[in-house]
Amino acid sequence: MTPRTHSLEKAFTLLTAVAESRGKQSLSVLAERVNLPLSTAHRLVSTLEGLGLVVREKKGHYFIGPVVTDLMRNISPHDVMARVSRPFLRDLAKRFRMTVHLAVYEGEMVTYLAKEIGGRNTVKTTEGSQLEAYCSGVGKVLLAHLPERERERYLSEGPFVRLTDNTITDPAALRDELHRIIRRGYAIDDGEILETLKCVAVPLKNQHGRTCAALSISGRAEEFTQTFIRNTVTILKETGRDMSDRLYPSVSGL
Amino acid sequence: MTPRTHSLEKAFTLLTAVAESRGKQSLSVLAERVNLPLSTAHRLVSTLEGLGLVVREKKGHYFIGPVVTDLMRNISPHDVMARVSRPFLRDLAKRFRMTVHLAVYEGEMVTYLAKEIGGRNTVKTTEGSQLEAYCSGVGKVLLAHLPERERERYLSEGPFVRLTDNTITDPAALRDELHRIIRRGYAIDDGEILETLKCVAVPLKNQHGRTCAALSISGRAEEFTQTFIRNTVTILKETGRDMSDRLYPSVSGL
DNA sequence: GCATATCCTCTTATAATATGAGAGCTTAGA
DNA sequence: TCTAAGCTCTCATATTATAAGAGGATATGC
Repeated sequence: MTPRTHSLEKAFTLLTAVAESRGKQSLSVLAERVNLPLSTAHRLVSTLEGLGLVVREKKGHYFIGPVVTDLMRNISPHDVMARVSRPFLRDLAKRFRMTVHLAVYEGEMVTYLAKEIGGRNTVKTTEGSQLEAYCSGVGKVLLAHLPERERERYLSEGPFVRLTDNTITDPAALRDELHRIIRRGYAIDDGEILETLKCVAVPLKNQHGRTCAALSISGRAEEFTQTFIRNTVTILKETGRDMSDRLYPSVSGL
Repeated sequence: MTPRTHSLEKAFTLLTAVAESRGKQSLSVLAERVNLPLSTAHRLVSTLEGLGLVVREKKGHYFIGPVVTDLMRNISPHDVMARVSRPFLRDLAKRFRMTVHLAVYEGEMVTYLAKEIGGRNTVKTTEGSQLEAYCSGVGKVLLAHLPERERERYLSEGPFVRLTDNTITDPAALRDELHRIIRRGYAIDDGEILETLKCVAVPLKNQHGRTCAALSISGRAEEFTQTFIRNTVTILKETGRDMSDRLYPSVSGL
């Protein structure tokens, strides 16, 4: 195994602490929080400050520096996510001979970041496009894991247009469905967009355990038996975990 | 002088290179670009990857990881900038007994991040508020340093409402004014908002030398003699440099 | 299908470098 | 003036990063 540069890890931990403190904690406090001797912490913040990753307002008030924002200049986190996820999606698509999607929630809509077609192309989504959230597997997963306040706002805004007999159009019913999704840990699109199309979707978590994306497999309705769903959910979750580990290593590592 | 943690500096340089490469360069190339032996670079990216600061799409394709975005969660870069700048503004305000502003360009408007009142409060700006760009000192500085394409778009869109006899309302005249501002390195608001109010403004640069904010001093028109302006510009520029050094240390340091 | 190149990973001896205890400084406030 | 909080510095020590080079994996070309 490749050895790690420990000072770098310490510095990052400290940087995270600085970010979280938002100017409210002195170096001594920060040092204690991340279990570093004060003098070490001091050396590290000085270095970070020299790099512009940390700025000091005045004694006892540290902030993440503007240089951090700058690192992201010209970079689309969505694009990065899509690229890194692609091989995982491709695997799933090939294995199930079905269509796999990766999506995020943005502005009350679902944005599809990546799509891999394993069998017939039954779904007419395109990468980068946005669709309503209330009627798809990924959409419902993402809604379910929204902070309560935002979820309720979504529910109160509607309207939820009926696309098939199975579409959930009643806010209360949708709320129940979302709760069920949280409990079960996955969502089913039971032909809610098209009678002939079903799908199962699971959440992807970031390092804080917050849902940041959703992963789904869609196929012809008749293939979605109970056993199929059970197996698929297991595999999806596994893959989801692998993807999270790749994108947000702190979840499991160290 | 506090000693620096060199491995951290190397790692940051490498991280910057990764960010700039946007997935287009292999580790060997990146290592060369930042003058690191391949094996060292390898150890460092592995560590960075373990922290989620770098993700690998596949061999030879590295990206900044989503964790970087996450560091900025709940943090307003503007707020940080304002806080760090405050002491500098306060100094200037006290020294000149005039009003000092820090502002950025955003969505074709100028956002005032910080205001410090040294003498009489002659200007009715408030922190966080937005104003038109074409008629103020900071506004013109920021417009002048826009990329040409954006600047031309601004000029073509108008309208530039006349507020006083001195307001520049003709796009061509405004274009000339902006060129002059680039040449001179500072802007004058020659009573373009209020007859009785003048101001001088200078740009603030980030580590890449790009103008990212503007700093101004405003006062009663009769105080703005040629000599006063000359002196003020010198001092403003000096302060601006100090502020940049604080916010973007790479400008001068290392 | 083989050859070649590219890119990455690992091992290891060596020395550089980070480490952290503690002492001392600076500043703000009482 | 005194106190305390917060920061900075020094320095002996050994941990730790270092980088050359060899080897492995994967892609590219013929």
